[in-house]
Amino acid sequence: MDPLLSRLSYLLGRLYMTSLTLETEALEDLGVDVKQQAVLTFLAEIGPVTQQQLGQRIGIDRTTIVTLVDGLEQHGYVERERSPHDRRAYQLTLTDTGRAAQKTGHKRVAKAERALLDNLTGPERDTLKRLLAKAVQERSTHL
Amino acid sequence: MDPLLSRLSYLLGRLYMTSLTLETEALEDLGVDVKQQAVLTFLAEIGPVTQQQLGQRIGIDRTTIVTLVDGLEQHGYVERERSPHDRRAYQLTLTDTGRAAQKTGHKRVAKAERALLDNLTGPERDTLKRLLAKAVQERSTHL
DNA sequence: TATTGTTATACTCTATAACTATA
DNA sequence: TATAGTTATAGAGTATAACAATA
Repeated sequence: MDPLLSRLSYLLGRLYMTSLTLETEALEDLGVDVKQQAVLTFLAEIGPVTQQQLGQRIGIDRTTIVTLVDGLEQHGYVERERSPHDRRAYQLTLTDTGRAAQKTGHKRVAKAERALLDNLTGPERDTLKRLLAKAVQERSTHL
Repeated sequence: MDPLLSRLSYLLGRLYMTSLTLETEALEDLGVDVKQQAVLTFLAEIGPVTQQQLGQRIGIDRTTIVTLVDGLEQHGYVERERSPHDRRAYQLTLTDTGRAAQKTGHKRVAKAERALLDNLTGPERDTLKRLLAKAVQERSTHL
């Protein structure tokens, strides 16, 4: 019936926008937005990095990283320390509070993801996620 | 390895942004953007509507519809006619040129979609699209 | 009084340019 | 000279407010 629902980009867009809304709400009282939660997760799993390295890895401009990290620092989730190798660069490290916030946030995001796909069965959710990952991952190796 | 690739919203966002880029490029020489192509398709399949009805159906603000339709009108794809029922409203109708452009655009978009998912097999593409549609459609019936 | 289309304004998000301190 | 972080500015995209014509 609705011609839009047969359009891949429309479907992706709708679901993406809804996921942003749900995740933003889920993270609200932690004082972080979706990108900031991604940064916390990145630091928790990969370890300390400079702002520049961080931006390159998660695809955010270095000028945008600044205010993003400002917020995390104000909440005491992250500390800026001068890199021992290069005094121009900041080494970003997760505090204990930041690590706890990351874990809580991670659970909240997982819950929001389930809510987003609450009309799919468990196996369907896994399939969807697997296919999305495959489409994105192989594409990035092409570059 | 990359923690971002396990995040649903990240996968959706990456694929969505790429789809917008590919489709925008594919439609470029027709003089329409992705939203304008959606409007042409809507008019081709549903028939004449007012700007207000159009905006409500495809989720675009009525103030944004104006410039969008301006572009379509300048290309001669769409005509604004006063509604016989309500002289405040414009009835949007597709011209012959507009109908031709819609068909060409539709093929281009389909090609862009295949390119976006060129690393998935045919059945995988169908499955992905079906699951996305299910997730979006059932969600919208919940509202 | 409410609604359609329109315009102007404001607001958000992001990209660009320029500055500083280091290298 | 080039780079990390920062700041200020400009741009795209979108939402809000107000207006004229009509209901």
